[in-house]
Amino acid sequence: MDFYKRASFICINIPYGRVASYGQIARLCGRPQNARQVGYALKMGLLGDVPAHRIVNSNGFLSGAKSFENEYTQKNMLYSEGIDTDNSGKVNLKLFGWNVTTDEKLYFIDYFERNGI
DNA sequence: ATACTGACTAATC
DNA sequence: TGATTAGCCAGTA
Repeated sequence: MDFYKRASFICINIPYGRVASYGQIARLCGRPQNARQVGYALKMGLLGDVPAHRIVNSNGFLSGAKSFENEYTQKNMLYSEGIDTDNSGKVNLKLFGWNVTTDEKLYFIDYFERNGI
């Protein structure tokens, strides 16, 4: 399986106004242990053109790494699509977390199978 | 081959 | 609750 191609496809499908966690993406790729690799791939730009600002950690905290222009870039991008962050710079996952339906999961798996990735 | 490193996480205290 | 910790694994040197 090509983990990064899978991750890329998942990221592209994160809906506008929603956030996903690294672990969540790894799980959807069929590799629940690879959360760190999702972060690595984003940092290195291995996923191509994906909405990286919609990816946060399992607590809802934004990336602390300086892959964005400045420390407010990601926060501003999220705010511009209606995603608020609290005073500690954390996203409320209950409100803005991406809730993936069973059908979507099946669709992703099928997509991977059909495209051999 | 060995030893870190890190956009991580779940468990534990 | 919040903080620490052990486990994780592809990359890199």
